[in-house]
Amino acid sequence: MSKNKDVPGEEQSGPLMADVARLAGVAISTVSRALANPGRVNEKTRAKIDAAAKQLGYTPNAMARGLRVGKSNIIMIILPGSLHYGASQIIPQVLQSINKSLIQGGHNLMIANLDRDETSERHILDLAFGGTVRGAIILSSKLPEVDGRSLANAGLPIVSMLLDMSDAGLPSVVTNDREAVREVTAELIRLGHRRFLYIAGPEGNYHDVERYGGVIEALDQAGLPAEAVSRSGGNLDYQHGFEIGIQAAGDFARLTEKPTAVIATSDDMAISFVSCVQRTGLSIPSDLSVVSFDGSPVCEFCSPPLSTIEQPVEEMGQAAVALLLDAIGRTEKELTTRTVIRSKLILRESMAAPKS
Amino acid sequence: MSKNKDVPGEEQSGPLMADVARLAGVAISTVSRALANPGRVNEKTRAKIDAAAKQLGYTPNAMARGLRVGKSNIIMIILPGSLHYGASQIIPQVLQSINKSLIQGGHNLMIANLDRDETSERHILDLAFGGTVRGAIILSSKLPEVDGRSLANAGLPIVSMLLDMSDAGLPSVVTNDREAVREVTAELIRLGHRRFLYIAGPEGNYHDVERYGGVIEALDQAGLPAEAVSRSGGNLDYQHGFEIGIQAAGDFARLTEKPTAVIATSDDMAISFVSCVQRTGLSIPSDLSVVSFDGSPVCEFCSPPLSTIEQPVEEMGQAAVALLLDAIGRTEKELTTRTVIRSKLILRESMAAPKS
DNA sequence: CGATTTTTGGCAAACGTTTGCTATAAAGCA
DNA sequence: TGCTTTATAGCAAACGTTTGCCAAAAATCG
Repeated sequence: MSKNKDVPGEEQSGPLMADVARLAGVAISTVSRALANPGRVNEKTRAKIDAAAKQLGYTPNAMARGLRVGKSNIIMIILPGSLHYGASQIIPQVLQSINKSLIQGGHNLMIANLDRDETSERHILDLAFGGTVRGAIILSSKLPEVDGRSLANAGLPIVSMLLDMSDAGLPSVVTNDREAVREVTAELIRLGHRRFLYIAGPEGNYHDVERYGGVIEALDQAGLPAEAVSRSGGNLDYQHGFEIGIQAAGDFARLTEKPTAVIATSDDMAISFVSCVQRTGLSIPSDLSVVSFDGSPVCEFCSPPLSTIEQPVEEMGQAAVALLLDAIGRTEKELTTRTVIRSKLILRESMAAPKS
Repeated sequence: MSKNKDVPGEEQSGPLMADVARLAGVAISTVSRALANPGRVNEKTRAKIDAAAKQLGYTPNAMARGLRVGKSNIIMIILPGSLHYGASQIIPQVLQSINKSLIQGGHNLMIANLDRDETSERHILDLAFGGTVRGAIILSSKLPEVDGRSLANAGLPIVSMLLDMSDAGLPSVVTNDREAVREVTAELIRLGHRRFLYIAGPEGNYHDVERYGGVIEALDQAGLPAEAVSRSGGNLDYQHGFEIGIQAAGDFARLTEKPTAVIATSDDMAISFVSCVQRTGLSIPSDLSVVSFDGSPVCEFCSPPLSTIEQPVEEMGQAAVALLLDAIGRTEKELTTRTVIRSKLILRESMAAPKS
């Protein structure tokens, strides 16, 4: 009850609501209402209580409150594997943006990294079913699920980000991958390019499907055949962008009919690809145009500066949080929406008309 | 008590320990002991209880447990400002490493980003004093403190990482900044360099003091005067590495006696510096050697590939978690330690002997 | 076979809040 | 003034665990 227990070795437990109540000369329940409810308590009493709380340095115990009201204010973010990529800041930016938005609404962000192992999944499910978290933002296409329990049945609001999972019933915030790639491909065609190399992420992945689809659509619209584009990559995850780019450089070297433009699905791929290809004596953009996806700041300082499609990560994070908080607020079944935020092409020297 | 409340609109609350007990035909307390304590309950009963729990998909409520035992299993990480830098993956790597280590010990990671504003600080203090978190890892030199409450008095174990705060009584995990820079400077001197440009982070910052100190020590040991090195930067945070590098390129252009080697205190700085300086016609490393700090993967793909001092982030994270968990385990006052993990110089083409 | 020790299971009291309900005080009205 | 209505404060029961303590049962021993 009192600030310091009698037992000297005890854990420091801090002042309790009871202490505040005693100091202010009111009942505990009044303190509770004064600190939370708006108009439920007389202004004078409230002032007295506020003063007492401040004097004692009182901080309400989050777990006790959480237990009582049956909710926490913690949101977890489920990430696909690694947090760190080659040079991309996508994930950190997402975290930053989400955390910022969450804190404004009085929520907290917990990281629940989704490695491929069962331990991790079980961990995430414990968080969900154990009432630790109130909602989830997921950046992976795979919902954790292990022996009977699935995140889908945890009764938690979930929103997907970066990947469109509205088919699976999750409200999703994505960028216009397909359209953006279509447009940049069209631009390359307009510049005179007729043969392309597409550097893929993991095959079948949402981003890959969309972005490659964008390329094909652009070719189609220009009356070019689908064979105008060669594919490289497809077996590694986006986290291994540098390796993918290196492999792609190898693939490029082996092609008999050389493409004059390269569309990489991540900046990391483009960076290592360019590095390798320049070493073989090729010059960019005169021999080869390059454009990639993500909008990593470092692209500006590459030689030559790389054109890139910037993902609106900040806005996507905000939107995801807004959606989630909204779903938490309402009691009805959340309606599955799909929010698209347009990405932005940043044109730099790596794109030019082909030589001949 | 039962899986679904009678009231239809109620929150889904999941099976309770009481449900498991009923199904297994034992008392609640026995279930609790069966699931947690090792040898306190008969093997046969335990099996029965485990089966019942599995059948119901029971997950213990973390807040109830936390309230009862007076501890949470959440660790917060306090970051200095932005999560995303230019191309550096230091912070993401730290997060990843810490999260991984924590999960192994059954803990969770919560992000508590330390912006410079009071809201953020109050938030962090609420987390600490409200019993939400059990410990903290801090990557900032500034302990949150606002109207009376200070993180230092929260009774929480705290360990500092990257920055040495053992003076302030915090166990710290750092790398050998000073020594590493001293050695690389010595190497540059050995190569024949006699005039240097040092690109600084925020002045007075631990890293800056240490790294600059390393340069001076090396000069001293070689019998060179401290004037052999010019300083650039000092007013911006490490997050703005690219800008610092650009400014440094401007400073460099204005120097009458040109240095032949540049020591940048982050890869970001080196990258933008190199980019700018190359545009003025200078060639690296023949005109100018460059080395920087961090070990960003992207350095390998710069032209020329950049030498960099790799921070052992993974190990530092592990060490920090080990220290923290240790402090949580013991009841005695934590002893302030300083753990140094050696960084590793990665030599690449950006360093060579000066021309003349 | 009775007495003593050890194992095992159950009761009930915490943990620190919130909140439904009730009691009191204040205010409005005739 | 006496009655009804409204604002305000307090009591006590939750929330779902863990755990000290005691009782019953089982095992050990003389």
